[in-house]
Amino acid sequence: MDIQLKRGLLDVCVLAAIRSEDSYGYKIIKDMKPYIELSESTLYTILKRLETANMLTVRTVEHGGRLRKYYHITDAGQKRIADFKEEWKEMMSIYQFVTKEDDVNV
Amino acid sequence: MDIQLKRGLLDVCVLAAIRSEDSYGYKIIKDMKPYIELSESTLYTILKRLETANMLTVRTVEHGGRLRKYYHITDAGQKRIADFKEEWKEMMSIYQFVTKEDDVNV
DNA sequence: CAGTAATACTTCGTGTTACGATGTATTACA
DNA sequence: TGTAATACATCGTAACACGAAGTATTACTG
Repeated sequence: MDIQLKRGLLDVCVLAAIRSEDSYGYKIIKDMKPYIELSESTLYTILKRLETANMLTVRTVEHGGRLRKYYHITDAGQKRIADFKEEWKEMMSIYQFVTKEDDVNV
Repeated sequence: MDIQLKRGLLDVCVLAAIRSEDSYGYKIIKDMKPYIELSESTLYTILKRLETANMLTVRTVEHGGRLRKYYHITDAGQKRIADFKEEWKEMMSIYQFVTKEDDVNV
């Protein structure tokens, strides 16, 4: 899949992955895999970006001797998803523009 | 509208704008405006990129004392649009993932 | 006729971003 | 003992959109 095309979806996808339940890096990648594949370096960049934007909070938990960072979505993060739904309507209209056939004067 | 979100659409939108009829820079911007707004610098960058990718050809025409560059879509350009339609299906599945409610065990 | 808007294309610099490469450290399994 | 899986982190890079600024002509407007 075209990198450019999925760019706008990544942030919102990560938020969606932690929406119903707090999650951590490795699990987020696994959960998203069927829909979008992204590398670890990309994910951690995104998580840091979303944290800076106050769309999620982080909590470090020890799990089997290893540290895990659990990410929790905030209200701002929920709002981001809601806003995305609105933006998607614009996306649909653009899609129509791109795919409409030449039926100018049928 | 989020810049990232429209990134993947821009190239294909420009191709769509010249699909039915050869067009030139200023006109392309005007035609796209109701759907997507983009600056001149962005458009000319895209046009050059699409030309390098052999998705369009250029022809310079004098028009009222001024030079105009008319852009013509190639077969590769047409194919790009067709491929986009396929990619859109993936986009839709990602959209589903993002917007699906928590109806795990309704 | 001077001034301004519109048309039309070009170049430069910058900030954002996705990602490959690489590294560290632990647990689990063969 | 070695390798895979888990888990997170950092660095450098290339692609990209865009604002700013520039050049040059035509069209209009007071």
